[in-house]
Amino acid sequence: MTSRQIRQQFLDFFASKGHKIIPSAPIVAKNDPTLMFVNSGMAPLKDFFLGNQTPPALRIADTQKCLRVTGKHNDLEDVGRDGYHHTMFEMLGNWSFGDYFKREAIAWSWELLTEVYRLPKDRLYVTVFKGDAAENLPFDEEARTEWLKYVPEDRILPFGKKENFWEMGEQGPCGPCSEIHIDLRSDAERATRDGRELVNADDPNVIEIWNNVFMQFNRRADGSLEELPAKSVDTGMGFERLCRAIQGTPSNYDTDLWRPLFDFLEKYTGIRYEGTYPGLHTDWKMTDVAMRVVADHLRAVCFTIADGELPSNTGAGYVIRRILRRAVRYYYSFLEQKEPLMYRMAPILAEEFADVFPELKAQIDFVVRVVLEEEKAFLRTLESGLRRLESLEVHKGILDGRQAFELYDTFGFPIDLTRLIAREKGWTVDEAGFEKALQEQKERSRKDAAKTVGDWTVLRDESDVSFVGYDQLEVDDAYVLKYRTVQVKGKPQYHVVLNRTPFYPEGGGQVGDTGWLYFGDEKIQVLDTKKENDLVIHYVERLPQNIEAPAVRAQVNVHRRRLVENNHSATHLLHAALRRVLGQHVQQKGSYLDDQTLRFDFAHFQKVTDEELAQIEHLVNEKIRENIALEEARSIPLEEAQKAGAMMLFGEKYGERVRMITFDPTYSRELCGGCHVKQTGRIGFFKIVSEGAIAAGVRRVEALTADAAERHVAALEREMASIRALLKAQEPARAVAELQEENKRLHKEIERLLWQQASQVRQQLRQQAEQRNGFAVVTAVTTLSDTNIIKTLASELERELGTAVVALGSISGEKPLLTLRISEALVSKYGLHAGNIARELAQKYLKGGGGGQPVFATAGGTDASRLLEAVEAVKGYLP
RNA sequence: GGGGCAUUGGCUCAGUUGGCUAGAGCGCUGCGUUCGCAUCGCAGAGGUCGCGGGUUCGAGUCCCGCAUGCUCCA
Repeated sequence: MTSRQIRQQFLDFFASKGHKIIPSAPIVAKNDPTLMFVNSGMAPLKDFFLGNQTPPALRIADTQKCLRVTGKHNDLEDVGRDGYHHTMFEMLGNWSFGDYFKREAIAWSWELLTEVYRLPKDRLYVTVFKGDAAENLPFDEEARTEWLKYVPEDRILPFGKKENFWEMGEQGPCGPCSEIHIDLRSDAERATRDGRELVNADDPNVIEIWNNVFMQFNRRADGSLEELPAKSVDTGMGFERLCRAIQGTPSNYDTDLWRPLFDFLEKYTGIRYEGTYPGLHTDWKMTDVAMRVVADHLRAVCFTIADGELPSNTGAGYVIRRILRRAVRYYYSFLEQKEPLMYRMAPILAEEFADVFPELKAQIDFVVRVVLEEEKAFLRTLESGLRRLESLEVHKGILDGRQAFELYDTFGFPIDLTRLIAREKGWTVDEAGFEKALQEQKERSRKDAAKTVGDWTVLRDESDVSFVGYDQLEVDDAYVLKYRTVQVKGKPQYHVVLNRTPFYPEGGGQVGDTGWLYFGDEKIQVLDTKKENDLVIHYVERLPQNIEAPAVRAQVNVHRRRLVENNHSATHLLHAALRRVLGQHVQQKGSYLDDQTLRFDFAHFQKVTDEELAQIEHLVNEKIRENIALEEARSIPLEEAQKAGAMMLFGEKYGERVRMITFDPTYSRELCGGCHVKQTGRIGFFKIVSEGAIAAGVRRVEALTADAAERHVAALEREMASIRALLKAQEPARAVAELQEENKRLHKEIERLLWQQASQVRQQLRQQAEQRNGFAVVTAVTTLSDTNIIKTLASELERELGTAVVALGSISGEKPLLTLRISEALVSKYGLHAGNIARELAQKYLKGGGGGQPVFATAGGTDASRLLEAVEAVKGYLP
């Protein structure tokens, strides 16, 4: 059975049991501050369990893209070393929201595994929750009873809270779970040891494949548990493991899911993949580990980029960069590949997953480009790190830990490569010193990030929060549901949640609203509005006295909101214009808009030319002048919007019902939750102010609308007018070019004259030279002022006179300058030192200081009155 | 969000504790060598040392701020 069939059968099976099949949510977690990436099938459905949103159906099932880089048994550094850990993986899941419970969940999981997939029953074990006295939780008798219908008693194993009780967080839904484990050992091994002993014992061949969570309790803030009225089921089955179990391969990596990637690697590198593992095979190959790392990380990187998260130096983007770089490190060190490689593999992956996750194939050119650039950048970093490492001074064969850390921390050179090279050179690395520096760095960051989130004070326990800001900018009958204080760097922030609000929370690139809340006579400023798990949070300047006021008036800053709307609608018009002018490959990669400006990032591979920009700007302005009326479909089924041709974004999670914003059905139609003008005419005027690159394959356009655009143009005109006035020219550009030319010519002319003057002075001084003890001495105060010329003059004189001492005084501005040159021969013969002489003279006569080399020195000061004396005094130092 | 590092001709980089006339290689221009090209030789152009303050007699070099890039950590 192929992996495609296995996946499809899962979905078909649950569809036949009345489940609605939903597409995978994007792998990048948005809207959830506690999570960067979706790490389980359940994560995108959290709001349904918390009651913040209604699920599209009571029974749903899907395969979800997941990414795990940290966790108790899954450190990024371990991936590739064994056969069952991955960064990116698929999780199959079926859910019941207050619908079926243990009986059906258990029956169906057994049916699917044994009858559809035909896994041997005698290799399956199940676990149930054995209860916990301290928590006052009973043995999960119900699950055991259900299992007894299919599984003999001795294969139903009880486990405690750690393995078999699941909680979403410190509060909220939780409950016992029941896992299905499979014993994949050979018959011979099975004969020697009972599989029951190996369940939950970290044996690579006796593994959990399916977890069924039965949510039946709610954990309250005080830690107590209450029985939920509507009980739910949440299940998750690791797809890669399931494929391994069904296909009977020695590890996940030997299934057909990975074969095409290994085929490519074998062909490209000429190294055979042998499927060995450290710890399992005595003759294991590092090349095998490296190939698994590359193949695994490729999947993580490609799918995440396709979902809109680009490699960067911060946040989720940084995690992606780290994963990609780990892969590069492995192929660079162990597969002997010194050129970009993974970008060639991305299309293979896209083809493999074209039917399940089409978003990758749809954007493959873009993904390839980004991966290539990122690989190139890191290979450059490696090269320069190597050079730096080569030039380090190493004492007693121990590479200083701080130096190793500096290479890593400042120059991004991986510590394991440092170790590898150190070993080749016969050095050891001071690991303790490295570790200490790393811990210090972590401590610094943690300390900074420290913010204490106070508990919510709940005034009314209602979960129904409504946003009315599309239609109203003011409500006068709201009340506070809850509030809290958050300490950020010692400064308090106050958060307030209302039952109804006209305030738009930051999202979809649009800034949050500001405005005011009136608690009776008390007026509180709203500084910002943000969303957390579908909860609208008002950031206020302070908490009111009367926070329990029954009727709070909430008023959005209307003027600001209107400007934001202008920019948001203009962004839609711009998006459509870009696609018309540049082509359909233009995909939104991000946007930001507030009351001042708008920014729009999109996939495009070349610079947008000035002509194209002009065309785009013109098209948008044309649409503004057409004064198109907004068509808003506030809640229509997703399929209907798709049929209508609405633009959807990759990496965006859409619900069952969506909001569709149209400005002329033949021009712009997007799914969007933001705020818009009623007529495009309101935008007034659209002006692009900049275009540039922000990442590989991503361009950014910044533009202004309405008053801001007008002000911008007016400022440009004023500036132009003043330039024209100054130049008194019709063609300022040409006039400036001519001026620059002229200026350059004059500069050269002045320099030429100065040198001419200097050369006259030189001839004069040469004649004035005194002879003593077989060398020439020149002492003089000149009227030259350019220090460079004087320095040159001194050295030329010295050269012309053969063996000589040249001491020149000059005045630059108000300040005296002494330049002293002594021939090398005199320096070595008499031990003269120009620097020391200059310093002493400057201190004595000039109220200053000086210094330099034995043969050449300069000195200066603040008092020029005794300059001549100083120059003459040089003679006192000479033999 | 918090650290570290970097920013010097078109490109890649040197520039010791502040003081030799800001350099090197590649590239560019011209001339020569050559039937021509590559090569080689000679000559030359090209730099507000990221920006703004400060310390100093003197700052590419030290201090502060800003910008941009790289990098590590959260």
